Amino acid sequence: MKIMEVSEQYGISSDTLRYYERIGLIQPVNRNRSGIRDYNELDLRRVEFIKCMRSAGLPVEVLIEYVGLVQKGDHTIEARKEILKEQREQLAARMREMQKTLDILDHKIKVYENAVLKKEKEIVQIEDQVPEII
Amino acid sequence: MKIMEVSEQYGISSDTLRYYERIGLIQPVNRNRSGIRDYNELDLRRVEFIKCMRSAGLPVEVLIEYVGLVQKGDHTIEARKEILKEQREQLAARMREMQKTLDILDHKIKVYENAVLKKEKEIVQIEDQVPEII
DNA sequence: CCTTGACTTGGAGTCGACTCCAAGTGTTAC
DNA sequence: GTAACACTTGGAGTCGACTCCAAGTCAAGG
Repeated sequence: MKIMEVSEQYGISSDTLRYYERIGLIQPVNRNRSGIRDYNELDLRRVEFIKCMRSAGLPVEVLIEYVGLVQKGDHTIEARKEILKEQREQLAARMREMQKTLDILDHKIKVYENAVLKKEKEIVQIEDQVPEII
Repeated sequence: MKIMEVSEQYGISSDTLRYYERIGLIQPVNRNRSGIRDYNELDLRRVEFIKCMRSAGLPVEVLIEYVGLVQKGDHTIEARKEILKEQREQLAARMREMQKTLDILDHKIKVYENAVLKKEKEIVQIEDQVPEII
């Protein structure tokens, strides 16, 4: 599979795919006789994994370290596990933050919906209005 | 409350607080006679709101627009509601992505844990194979 | 009175993560 | 065979969001 096809299939620009390879985020992809990248099954799974991790905000630097350990073989399994556990916790923490924000947004949207309803009914009463923060 | 105290209370550098005010992300804060910012209750709640929204990744640009609408008065309520709804959906979508990644991380961590266990078992087996020395 | 230190401003610099570009080679379509 | 296009490389440019800096003002302590 050529880089352009991979790019289309995963929604990652070929510039980015080459960039990922350059910085060691994706293991070197096989080339054909003319030096053109030819992604195999394994390469595609790697691309998908990286795409997934990046979409959740795992830093490129950490992923480079992880990929490097994978290439070094089985004796790095423990270290890899620790990286994943650390990142898992940070991700969960970010999600908790986001859940808080989501709750606040939902609350504010409800307040605005009430405000609009009141306006429509033309029964806006000062004492019923929730004081606005922002 | 002075900028340094606000900075400490919310974990936002005073540089960032001034930056937020400059770009219109936070409404202009009152100053004392010598021109120094003096944050009141309302200012603090605004800072907290922005901190919360930013921590969830809402873009500065969108928040500027929102804050601008708030300043324009009640006739912008509908528009504000739409912004919040849009951002709420995008946030929920990001969280769904992250949940997928979290699941994959959990799975991989489990796999690594098994791998480590197996290795230990193998070592035990090897140890078992070692001929007894009395 | 002088130093220390927090504050002010506008503007420049940094950082992570791409994204684009120029120059050159290879491949395909007519 | 030649135009059009995909690929290569290294390096420069961009973007969002800060973060730092220089130069200056001002209030309080010794």
